[in-house]
Amino acid sequence: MAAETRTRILAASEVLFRRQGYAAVGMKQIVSKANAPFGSIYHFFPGGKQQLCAEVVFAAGRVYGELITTIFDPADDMPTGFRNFFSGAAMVLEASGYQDACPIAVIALEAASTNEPIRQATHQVFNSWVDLLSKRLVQAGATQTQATDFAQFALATLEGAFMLARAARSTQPIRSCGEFVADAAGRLLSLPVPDIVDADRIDAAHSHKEKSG
Amino acid sequence: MAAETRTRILAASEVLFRRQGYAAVGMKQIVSKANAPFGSIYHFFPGGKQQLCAEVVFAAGRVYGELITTIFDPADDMPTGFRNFFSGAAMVLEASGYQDACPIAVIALEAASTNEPIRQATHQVFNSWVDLLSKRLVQAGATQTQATDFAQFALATLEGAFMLARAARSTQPIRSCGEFVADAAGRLLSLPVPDIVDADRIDAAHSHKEKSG
DNA sequence: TTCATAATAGAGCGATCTATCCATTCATAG
DNA sequence: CTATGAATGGATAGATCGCTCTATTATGAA
Repeated sequence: MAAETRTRILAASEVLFRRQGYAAVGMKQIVSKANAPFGSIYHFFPGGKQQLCAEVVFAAGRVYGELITTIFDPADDMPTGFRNFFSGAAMVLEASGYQDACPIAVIALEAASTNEPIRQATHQVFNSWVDLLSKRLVQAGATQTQATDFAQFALATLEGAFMLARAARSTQPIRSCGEFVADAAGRLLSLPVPDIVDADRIDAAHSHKEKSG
Repeated sequence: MAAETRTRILAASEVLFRRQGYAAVGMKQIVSKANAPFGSIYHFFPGGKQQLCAEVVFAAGRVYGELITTIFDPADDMPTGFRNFFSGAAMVLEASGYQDACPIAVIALEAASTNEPIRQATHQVFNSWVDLLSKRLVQAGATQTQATDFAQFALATLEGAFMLARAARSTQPIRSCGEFVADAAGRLLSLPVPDIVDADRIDAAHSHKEKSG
């Protein structure tokens, strides 16, 4: 009966933070949803709301990291993996009444400028997801740089699609964006970019830096 | 001295909601930042915090709609416009200490499941931005469907890039994602997709609907 | 059994929240 | 000038916030 309470508190917090964000969730609301005594929340999380939120972020990071494996492992290729990931996310979102999208997105935006420890936690989790995806892209033939950039792009597009989908109460943005990402993945992996284009990119980046610095 | 107070309250709210979200901002904090008397906030916004936030959302929608015009009008082509939009956003974000990204993103995520009027407001504003972009894409040669889908994809990627950039305190995700969007825009507009590929897409979409419906 | 510790249960603190209310001041129209 | 309504300046209500504190109960080792 002991550690289960801690788990219930964590699970309830995960749901509430995901749906409402950080500031809008109260400690009493958490213990109420968790069917836990109020005293237990500070017994198990002496760091208070901030510690609780940080643990939720890291836990969600692990769970969704495993989800990447679950979805991409059986996929025939990376584009199919991306397509399935986006359409799976769309199904979950719709089934939850447009509540359950990314578990840390609201937290990340809220905390970015106001809560440094939580900002760092979300940053670490985003990075871990990018790493997991980019390893698979490297295995599928991309260079390390290509893979990291593309994984980040795919994650960003998914997060933005979640935002538009929840605002619209429609899964259409997620499915549509999934197509764009899947197509781009197909091009990245099947058509290595000619050297001349890469050189142009590098020149452009350099001239940017010369201007700003 | 009259209507200026209302404007100051609106401007201060815009900054605070953008950086901290909805729930974390207090009415006292707003009047303090606006150098306005507390009584005035309910005089000008009898609907309270919710009305204030909704007006902020719509006002930001107009301002950023004009920004789209400002950035894309002088650009030689749509890919350049997207590139400039993303890199301009990166500069603003960095200059503000990674505080000022999308003015309604945090609000949209927070309100999506808890505040229906504000959810609808963010939905309308997102749609208005997609419309503005898609009109330009149609003018550049895309079909209406292509244009709407691509504009939505570009906006989603920007919003997600903002999220990753604020969490990382780096503009790299925005610049990198801007390249992906610009490249995709170039492909959309310069290489009309062969009919056979379009047919494949339509078939795939139909089979999707047959499965889910 | 005995004893220490883990966990539960909740009262209550000071602060803050949104919002209401009212007295006062100001600008302006007649 | 007076009269009127807009705007200001705050006190305050009533609820809730995160969190602390103490008391009690359950658990497991010696």
